[in-house]
Amino acid sequence: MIDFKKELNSEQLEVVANGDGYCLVLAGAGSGKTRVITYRVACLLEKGVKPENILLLTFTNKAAKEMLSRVEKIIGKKPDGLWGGTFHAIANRILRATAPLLGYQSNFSVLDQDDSETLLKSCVKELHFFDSKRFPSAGLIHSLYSFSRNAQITLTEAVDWKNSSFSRVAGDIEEATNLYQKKKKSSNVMDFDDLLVNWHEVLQKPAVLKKLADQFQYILIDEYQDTNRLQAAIVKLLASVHKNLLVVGDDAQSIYSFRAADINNILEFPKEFPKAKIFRLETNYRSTPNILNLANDVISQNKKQFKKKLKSHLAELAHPQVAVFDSPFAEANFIRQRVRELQEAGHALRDLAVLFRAAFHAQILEIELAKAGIPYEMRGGMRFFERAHIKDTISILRVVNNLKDEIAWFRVLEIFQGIGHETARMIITKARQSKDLPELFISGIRDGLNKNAQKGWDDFVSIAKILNEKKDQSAGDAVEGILKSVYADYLEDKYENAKDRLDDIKQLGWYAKGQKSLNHFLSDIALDESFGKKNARENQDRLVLSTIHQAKGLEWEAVFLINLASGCFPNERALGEPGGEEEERRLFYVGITRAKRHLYLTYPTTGQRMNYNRPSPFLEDIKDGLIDRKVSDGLGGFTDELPTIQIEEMTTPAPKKKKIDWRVKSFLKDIEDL
DNA sequence: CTCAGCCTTCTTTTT
DNA sequence: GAAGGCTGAG
Repeated sequence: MIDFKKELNSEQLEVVANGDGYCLVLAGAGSGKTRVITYRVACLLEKGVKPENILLLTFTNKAAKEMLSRVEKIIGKKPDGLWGGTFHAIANRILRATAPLLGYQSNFSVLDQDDSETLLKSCVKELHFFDSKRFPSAGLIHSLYSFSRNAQITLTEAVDWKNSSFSRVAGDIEEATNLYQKKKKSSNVMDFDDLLVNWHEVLQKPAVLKKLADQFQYILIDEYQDTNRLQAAIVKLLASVHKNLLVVGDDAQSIYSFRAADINNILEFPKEFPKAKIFRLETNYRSTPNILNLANDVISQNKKQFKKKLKSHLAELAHPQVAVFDSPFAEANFIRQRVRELQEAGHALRDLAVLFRAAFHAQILEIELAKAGIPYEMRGGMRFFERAHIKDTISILRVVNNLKDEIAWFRVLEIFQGIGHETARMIITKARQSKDLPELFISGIRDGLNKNAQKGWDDFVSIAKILNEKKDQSAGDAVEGILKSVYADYLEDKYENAKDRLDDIKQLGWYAKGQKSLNHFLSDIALDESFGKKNARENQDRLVLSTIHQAKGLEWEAVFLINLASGCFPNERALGEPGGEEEERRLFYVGITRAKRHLYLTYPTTGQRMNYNRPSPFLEDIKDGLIDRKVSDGLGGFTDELPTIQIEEMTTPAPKKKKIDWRVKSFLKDIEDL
């Protein structure tokens, strides 16, 4: 028996005990949101609800794993059979069984954003739209199209809404996306959006809807403020039979509108479901009153929100600090010093975090930390699966897994000597007509190639043959096959850091070993970025550097919010979006509420661009509050005066060569010129 | 048709 | 830094 009364406060207990029917749980930052969901699940299981009748949808894979392991802890055994995961992961799982109803094969590949853009680009090219000047880039088209599908609006509406300067060519853009749709279907691939769109689509089939809506007696959704219209529509259908839908979220933390998250889902939940019960979790267990007051000041500037007041459970402690520096180096230097001090005061590095608006903001700090020998872990920015060699490896596997996958084919073939776009096109046409790889190998295709291309083709065949044999045994063996193939030689020839790259592939192979099948492995990695961080690594004592987006849901004893300069935060481009300012402010709010005891707000007065010489307007907004509360300033107050901290000469080079962002690079150059 | 060499551009955030 | 575009040689 679980003693719910002992484990939960009265607000939380209310939800766990009475969370049936349509429920909206407004959970402020640090109010025990995860606790409520996991105990609710445990409560259902204890009442005898079967795990397979529970659907738990989360925003990230990490959150899903976390929730499931916490449920396991509470009930004392693995909740086997429980449907827990991200919308995309659950969609993938359902579509593997149902996609044939929509004309796909169940071994469809999943395209990541990069692949999608490549394919879309080829569509725009094919239609010669690039010939006219001022046509949006493939990346922009992709984001507009993606937005329109997730927000359930037309493409034209999306263009008018987000980039009205391209309204004139909206028809052409639409034509390109139509071709894109066609190509994906014939390649038997889905992009991220297709997973959701097709999930919704397949629910239009009465038999499928009945089966799934019957199955999921209880549906729980985490981070509801970050769901989009399409996801809300899917959930509504799924809950239509048992009508047990519990959504948890905090409108103040809605920070994903750029990918069509719609804050109205949560704001209008009571309208959508008039019988819904509304619960509020307003006791904050995370932060000191000072930090919380600051957070409340920030968010009170926003208009579009549920009014709520977070109350801190903790005693008064250190005040948040604001510190100004005359350069990013001084800022980095300060952080290094404070990190050392906090360490000496007994904090583990892993309990401290530095957060920023964009990944490249952290680069100067990275150099500083490397110099000082402070271990850190970088989250956000360059992603594992975007690295060229990882994409190559995965593409080879994708070809082996799904012969129709044109995008992967092009990527693979053009690696090899003597094979360019045209030759590749020819080979792919042939491949798509073949039943399987062996049939392609003996099809006499080699004879049609010139001498140079034959060599490349032979290299490809030598790899593909091995993989094709190994794919049914183990995805791990297949990846290791690549390590021993001519692809390894190719990497050695092409890159100085070939060893690092081979290590990356090794790591991929290590992960692949735990997977059921190649098909499973491929969809898993397309949907889950987090695997790159091994568990072992997470337990190590490292300072965390993270984008604020990636920090959502996490907490640290001390948090540094850096680069709070005008033009950097709020991000200039984001301000151009509708509702951008409020969203950026929510992002600031998320950053602040990650801190438990210590909070440092810092900014430099010089930066990559010369107009970054003012504090963030968000700081200006709360300036009075800061002064009223006697916010101690680390150095010389919250003023525009330059601090007295000295800039250390950067004489010792960083131990490991870091890739430096071009913007940082050009900034460093500017400094040198002075 | 392929490819090397040189040029520009690009990252705000992520499933 | 890397990927894409452009140009001219083979």
